[in-house]
Amino acid sequence: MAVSKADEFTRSDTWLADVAKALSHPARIRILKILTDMNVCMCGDIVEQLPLAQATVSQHLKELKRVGLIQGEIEGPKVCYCVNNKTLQKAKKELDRLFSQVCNC
Amino acid sequence: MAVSKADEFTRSDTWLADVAKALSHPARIRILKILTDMNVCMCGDIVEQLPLAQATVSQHLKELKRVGLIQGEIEGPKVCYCVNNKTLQKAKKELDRLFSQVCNC
DNA sequence: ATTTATGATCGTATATTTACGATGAACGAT
DNA sequence: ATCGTTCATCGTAAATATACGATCATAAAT
Repeated sequence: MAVSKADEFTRSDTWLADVAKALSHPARIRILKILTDMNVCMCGDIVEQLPLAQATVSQHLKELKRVGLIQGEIEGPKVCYCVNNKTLQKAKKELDRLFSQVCNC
Repeated sequence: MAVSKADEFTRSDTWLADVAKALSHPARIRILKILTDMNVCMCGDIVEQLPLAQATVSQHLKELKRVGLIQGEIEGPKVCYCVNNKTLQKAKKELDRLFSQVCNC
């Protein structure tokens, strides 16, 4: 962001912008879909399905976790990731609210 | 983005990510709301309502224009901005589709 | 205890984003 | 023709984002 003035905006707008940022890379959109489609959801499974290195996928997972769209649970040496319905629902609700304000939808 | 591999994702995911990127700053969310609320929609009006310099607001407007969420029409020395309902509708539709895939909403 | 598998983190290079002052371009008014 | 208004663009600084190889940490298995 660089010298961000994000603080001078409302909490609501900042949160929505933050969620949008988490969705602002195709890899992260794919990851959400992959986590939904698969029963098992280890990082390695995701890496296999993306044209990205493990370290990069891990970074994208971290970004999705940051805003709470997904969560990871440690299971031995593995980490089982899954989407966080609660946050996704809130995100959908807030996005709906935004669009109802700015769009004749 | 840096050494982006965005090309290796689907057009649909890339477009949605791009829209999300346009929404990923609170100033741009505010701008969409301001454009909806006001009848007149000159750049200067927006600058007045944001804690940002004119050059910065102009940059944010450019980003929103890039993905087609808004459009600007030159009226003499002024530029009249307004939201683009067509693109907003498409964005809402695609976001709804994403959430219906990844969330129990 | 060593090895293996898994995934996070570190370090790093490059690109992009954000922000602003300064300048430029276009138009209306004088 | 000059001036004022409006807004885009340029130049630039600093912060973030993206990507990857290498390494570290953890836990199961041998």
